[in-house]
Amino acid sequence: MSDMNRKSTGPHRSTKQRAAIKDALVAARGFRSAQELHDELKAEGQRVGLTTVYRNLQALASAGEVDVLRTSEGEAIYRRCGTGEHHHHLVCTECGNSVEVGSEEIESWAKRVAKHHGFTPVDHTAEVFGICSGCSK
Amino acid sequence: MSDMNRKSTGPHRSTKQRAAIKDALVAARGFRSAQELHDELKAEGQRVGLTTVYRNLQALASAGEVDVLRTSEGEAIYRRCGTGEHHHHLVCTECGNSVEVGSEEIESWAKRVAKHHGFTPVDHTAEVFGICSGCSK
DNA sequence: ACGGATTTGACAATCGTTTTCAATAAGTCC
DNA sequence: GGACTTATTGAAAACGATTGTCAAATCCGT
Ligand SMILES: [Zn+2]
Ligand SMILES: [Zn+2]
Ligand SMILES: [Zn+2]
Ligand SMILES: [Zn+2]
Repeated sequence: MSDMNRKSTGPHRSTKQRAAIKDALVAARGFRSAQELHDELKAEGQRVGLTTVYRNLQALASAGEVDVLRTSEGEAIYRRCGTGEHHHHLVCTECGNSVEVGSEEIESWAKRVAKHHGFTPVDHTAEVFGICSGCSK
Repeated sequence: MSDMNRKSTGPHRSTKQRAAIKDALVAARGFRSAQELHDELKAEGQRVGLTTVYRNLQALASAGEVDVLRTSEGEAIYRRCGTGEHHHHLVCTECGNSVEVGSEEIESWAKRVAKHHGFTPVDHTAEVFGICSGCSK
């Protein structure tokens, strides 16, 4: 009952819904919006409320278990990545499939640019969007 | 050549509202959301409808006269940049001030990453967020 | 199984943005 | 200038994604 936790005050109980959401994200193997994930769960016979999908994706994201991006329309898309380490993505705009790309080149570029202009670096984005070989044929 | 095409679909009449919006963006010297710009116009005594601000920012953006980014919350922010050529940004998350950073390094990285995985490159994002020297005091 | 705290989910509310459509005003012709 | 045509404006309604509400369901330690 003490809260000597760190920044990530993760969930305390394990529920079927949370497991289903995690599984669906893993099976997706790419970026999905909350609504897409909800649709896929429904199609799969799982009954999980849309609100619950949003809440859990949120929790997973702030726990660092999933990555979040924004589409050019501003919609949040989530992905369960293979590594918890910082990385960037190559994303297919057609099917959401993506590749994780670590890049020391980008990291040093971001730091260099910030310092060169007297900024304290906080964050950076660097994602490549394209059409994957499967979708382009 | 592609720049000529973009401008052909531009607005046909010049209005006080459009001029006021452009001026406000220039004066801002950084990224602003549609609502922030609307507030600044109002504070300045200009009466421009919020809808008109949205519409003109949209038009300016698709004409290539302003750049658009998304905040981590998904809100669209706009900036009148000094150049029409492709570039990226270093943005202060406190005040919106930003620096344009051209980077052949990023361009080649994006192309290389896409090709290496069989993707047809479509677009890419690469922005650095931080606190500018003025805001970090 | 009991009981209390956590989690769920249907619904309402919110937020940024777009659409609608009647009123306004820019550009043109006289 | 004045009449005319039509792009543009703007208040309000509609919209889609996301968040808040809160009673009911569920998990879990005892
Ligand atoms: Zn694809
Ligand atoms: Zn990085
Ligand atoms: Zn600043
Ligand atoms: Zn670039």
